[in-house]
Amino acid sequence: MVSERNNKKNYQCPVEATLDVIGGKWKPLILWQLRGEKLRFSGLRQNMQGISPKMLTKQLRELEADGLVFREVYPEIPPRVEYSLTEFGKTVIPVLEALCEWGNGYLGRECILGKNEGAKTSERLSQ
Amino acid sequence: MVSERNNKKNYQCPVEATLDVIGGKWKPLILWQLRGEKLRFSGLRQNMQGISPKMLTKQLRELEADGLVFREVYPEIPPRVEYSLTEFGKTVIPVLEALCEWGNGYLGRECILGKNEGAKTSERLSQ
DNA sequence: CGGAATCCAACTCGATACTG
DNA sequence: CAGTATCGAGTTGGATTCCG
Repeated sequence: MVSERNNKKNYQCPVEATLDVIGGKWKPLILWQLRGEKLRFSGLRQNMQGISPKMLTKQLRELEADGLVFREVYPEIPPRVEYSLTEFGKTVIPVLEALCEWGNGYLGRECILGKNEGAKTSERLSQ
Repeated sequence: MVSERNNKKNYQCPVEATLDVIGGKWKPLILWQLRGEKLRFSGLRQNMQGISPKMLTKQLRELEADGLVFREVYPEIPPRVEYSLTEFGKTVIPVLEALCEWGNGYLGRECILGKNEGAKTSERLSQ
């Protein structure tokens, strides 16, 4: 029932669907990391301090089921699995950038977290 | 502790912050409804079938604490409260539109939900 | 009318240990 | 290496009832 995802439930609006697909705590990070390069399971994990293998697996499976991420298994010993964005998956990047940009504006309103002079776009996400 | 929101936690990236502010099951709907007009509590509720007053209150309070929504109380009998977007709140509209548009693309990939010929932008949300 | 209070079910998320 | 299995704490969301 993971591979079927939620059968694209009856969303009240498309925004809900989008948030269901790319939202949550980890998916934006995953998608962002895969933006420019294939990554292996452990490679993804390194840049997401605190995620358990179980969670990472779950998120990746969902992204795969939703057609955003391609999972390629190399039948070797030791096993190797590479994750990359599908063509469709790449279409979310601009959306993520929009979210990132607005988030920077929101955070900059009175909070800090390290000021981002110069980096007025989406540099923050890549850290 | 609701009025303080989460003190802008340590987000791993601005996208997380954005999703925390405008994400979830109800907030997009609320923001979208307030896009063009002030609305009262009951007015908002009518267009969100299934939401409990508790939830609507909670969401509105959070949006207010985050500076997106303005809450104006008219000291009358019976009481009247009007909700509207702040200037800052209006800046999320383009973001919502981006999310909406991508969501339509996602939903249209193989799912139905009523085809939206002609309405290739964000008409869906307004229903 | 516009909520607040209470209780509870469901789902999310994480820690830990183990495996082909 | 790339996961799976199990357990459980925490958060979210909903139903219901009551109040100024």
